[in-house]
Amino acid sequence: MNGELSERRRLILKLVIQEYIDGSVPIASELLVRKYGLAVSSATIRSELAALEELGYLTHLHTSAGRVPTDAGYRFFVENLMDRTALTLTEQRMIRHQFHQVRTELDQWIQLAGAVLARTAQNASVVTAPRAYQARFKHLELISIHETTVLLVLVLHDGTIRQQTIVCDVVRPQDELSRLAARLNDRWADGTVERIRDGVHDRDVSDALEVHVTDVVIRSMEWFEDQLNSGIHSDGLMEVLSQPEFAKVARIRQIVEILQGGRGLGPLIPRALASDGVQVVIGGEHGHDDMREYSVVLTRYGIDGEVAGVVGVIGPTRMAYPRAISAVRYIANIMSDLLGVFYNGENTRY
Amino acid sequence: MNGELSERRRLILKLVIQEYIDGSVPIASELLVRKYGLAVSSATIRSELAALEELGYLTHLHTSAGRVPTDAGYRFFVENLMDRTALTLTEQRMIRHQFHQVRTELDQWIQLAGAVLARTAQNASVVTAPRAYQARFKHLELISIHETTVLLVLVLHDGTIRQQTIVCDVVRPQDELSRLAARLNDRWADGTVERIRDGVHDRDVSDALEVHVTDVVIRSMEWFEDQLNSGIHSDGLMEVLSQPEFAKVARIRQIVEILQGGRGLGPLIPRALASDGVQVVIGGEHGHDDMREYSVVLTRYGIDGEVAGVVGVIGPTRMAYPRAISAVRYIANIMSDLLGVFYNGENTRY
DNA sequence: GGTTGGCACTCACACACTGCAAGTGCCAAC
DNA sequence: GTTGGCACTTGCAGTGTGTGAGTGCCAACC
Repeated sequence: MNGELSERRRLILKLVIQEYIDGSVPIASELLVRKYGLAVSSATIRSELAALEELGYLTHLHTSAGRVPTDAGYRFFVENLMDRTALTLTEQRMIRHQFHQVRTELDQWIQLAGAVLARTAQNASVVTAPRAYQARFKHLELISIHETTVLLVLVLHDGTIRQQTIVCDVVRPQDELSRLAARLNDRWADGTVERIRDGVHDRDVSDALEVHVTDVVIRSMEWFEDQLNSGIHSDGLMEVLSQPEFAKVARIRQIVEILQGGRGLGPLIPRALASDGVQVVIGGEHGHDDMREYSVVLTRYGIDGEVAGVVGVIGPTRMAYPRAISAVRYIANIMSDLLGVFYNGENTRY
Repeated sequence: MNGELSERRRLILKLVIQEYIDGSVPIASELLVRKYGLAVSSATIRSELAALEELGYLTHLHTSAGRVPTDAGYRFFVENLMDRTALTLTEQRMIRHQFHQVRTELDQWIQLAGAVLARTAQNASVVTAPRAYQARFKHLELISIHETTVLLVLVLHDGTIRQQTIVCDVVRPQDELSRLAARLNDRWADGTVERIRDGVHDRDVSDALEVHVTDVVIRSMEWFEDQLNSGIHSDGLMEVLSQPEFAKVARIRQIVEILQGGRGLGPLIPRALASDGVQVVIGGEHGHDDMREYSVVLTRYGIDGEVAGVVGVIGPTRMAYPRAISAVRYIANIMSDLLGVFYNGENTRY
């Protein structure tokens, strides 16, 4: 995959792709010679370009148009050619600063990660909330809202919070609710759904509210486990629309649909959760027709064996891969660190 | 505002606007005569149209184009001409059914309201979460997550939940945390920010964690009151893009920016919160240049004096006002009912 | 064999031109 | 006040054309 190409061809391919990525205009032989002061004439470049086209790395739309990378070309670029850059220190500092300012709230991390990623990579971003691999009960609280209305707040082991309202048949004073909550917290501490479910059969519960609470908790936890792949937050529609690919209305509709519906994006999440490192899926590699003109750069973040989520960038195949990859990697590290604080209480103190 | 126009002119204006709303094509005199079998000739209609144009209710883009309503025309239509329809019973039943299925979770109501509204009115929708007029403390919980890491869950009177992580300098066992939480819950029950803030000065608190928790709670509640107008959820981008107005890319950008940034939308929320009934703001009436080509139909929902939010529809000025208004009104009623259950424990039981 | 200049060839794109269809505005007649 | 007739305006779709960018090929050269 590597020795196949002569040094010169590798260089030319790299230049073509880099130029195309930042100009979005098909690249001509003439331009390469002029702009990079190559020591050969444009005719030579033309024959090299023709060879690269023969190998499947480039195409052109019509005879008199410059070259454009194919999916295979981008793939080769990502794998073998591109410079592995990082974000500048200034950028890193600015990003860290922003995260520092919202340090305490999980939802805001997610939102911020999406916003920063979109701005940094100039494309749309995708973020899923960190999820434990398995729902584990942490805490529940029953709060009397108004006479027979009770608010159930369920905290899971990974910090997920779910709220539900329950309407009782009789008025329950707050201290009765608190006692029930304390009993259940004690009984279910760190329990999985299975354990809680099994516990129901082992004892004979007569209190209607307790039965109902148990039911709601079990259903919430089951629902949680079902939803592991969903809940994709996306941001940066405006940023991705600034890419020249979206000069046509049909194209805009397409990306909006992908981002909102999550169609075509869904299958990538479990894959990213299951792999290490940054995943890059380019155009046709999706095997999904709607995604043929889009690339996705995704990676997992979180704490091994405990909790994980996914952050990524989506945009046209003509994407600034080096930058997208470093941005995604950097944000994923930040998110992992933040979760580390949450889980293990490292670093920061008040 | 009403007696100014002859019966015939009112009819013609109404027909023009209705036709234009559902066809989005400028309306010709000929068409009106043919389609509605009017008893006069097209020349007569033409002179009436010219008169309506003179009065400022219609325009045309060039000599040989049909008539198009002006903002004033739409305004007159909404105020005096349109049929006050309601959603069909079938639609109402379907919508109620959907809400019934997610009855227990607040976030889902909001999301569903947005989705339903967008689909029903074929435009973008705007929903804000229900907020109490003033933040009132309801309950807080301190949960030991891991050694020195503590999760603070704050429940406000209107059901809003905020979570924050706190890192202590020393390890705090759960039962110590629970005792502290119980003490604070007792002390702050139903308190406003002012009361909590004043309480701080009245006593001498030495425990570092207690100081920190107090600080976080106060800041959260202040932040909450600051944020009353923000937190605008929007949905239905896809629906609004299906309107023919968005055949041009520039126009799409505009609506995306309005929906995401909330620019131009912000000022409307407090206005809607402060008024009764459905508010309709048409095009230039916004007094905001970016909004000159958009109309917004908004209304408050909630419980008087307790808690309120806003639901609405936004789309091009050529909007199906009767339908948008009835959809908004219907959804607002449903949301109010749901909140009623939450606050007063009416209706439903398990 | 690789490299080069020269040149014919191919398209996309911008531009102007044209004819057509849709509608209006006006007017004289009723 | 209403009507038919007619001139006039304008958008729009279709067509033709010139231009510029860039390739592919080839014969000559090193």
